[in-house]
Amino acid sequence: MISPDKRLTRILKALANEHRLSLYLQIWQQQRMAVPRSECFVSDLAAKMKIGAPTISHHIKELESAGLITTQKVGKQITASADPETHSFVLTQLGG
Amino acid sequence: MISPDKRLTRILKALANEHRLSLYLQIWQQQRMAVPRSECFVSDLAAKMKIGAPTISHHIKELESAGLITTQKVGKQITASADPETHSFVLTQLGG
DNA sequence: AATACAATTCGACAAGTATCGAAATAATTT
DNA sequence: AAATTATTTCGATACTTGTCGAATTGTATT
Repeated sequence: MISPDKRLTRILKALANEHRLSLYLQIWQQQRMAVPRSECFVSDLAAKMKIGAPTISHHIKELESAGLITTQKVGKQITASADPETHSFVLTQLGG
Repeated sequence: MISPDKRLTRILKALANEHRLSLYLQIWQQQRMAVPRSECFVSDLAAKMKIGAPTISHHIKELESAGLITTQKVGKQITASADPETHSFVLTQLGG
């Protein structure tokens, strides 16, 4: 059992980068307003950014291992979902 | 005018460190539940942490320049207050 | 099976960061 | 004025991190 503060630090570290934050917010927001169950393809998000594929891969893995997102393989691409529990954990800890 | 995403990244970077997060949360929470106007002395917070004074000074400055806190000099010590606008900016941007 | 496409792994490297000790500055107390 | 206490500044150092190019793996299409 990791302490809440340790967990929160881990999550904030994952979000504290322009590109990872952008990836995460797009995943989260799309999921928020999504009509029924629209999958979020990482390659689509990546296409709009100016960083290479290896870097995207690295960033996605960091978001994942911080518990912010989960990924699923769909054909040759991967889709991502934001974990709502982690999201609300952050808001709660920050003193909402 | 800085973009909201840039601003949020800046703030999250400031929070993405165990010690800075601890400092900030103590300042924020103490201010939240404070009865009238209890000042928050940085030296008191620092006393409970196992890092040196120069490092504390550096961290406080980062929280300040990210807009998370403001500081006031009171005698030889400094007190800190959390900026509520910045706090609610974070919650809003993260999709509260 | 051969090609194409998406993603990953593997070094490598530059840039950034957390921390410290020593010295300096600021403000209070004796 | 001397001593004390809180904070800051300055370098230095070890560590972390974002990024890349090249090569690899996985999956689908032809």
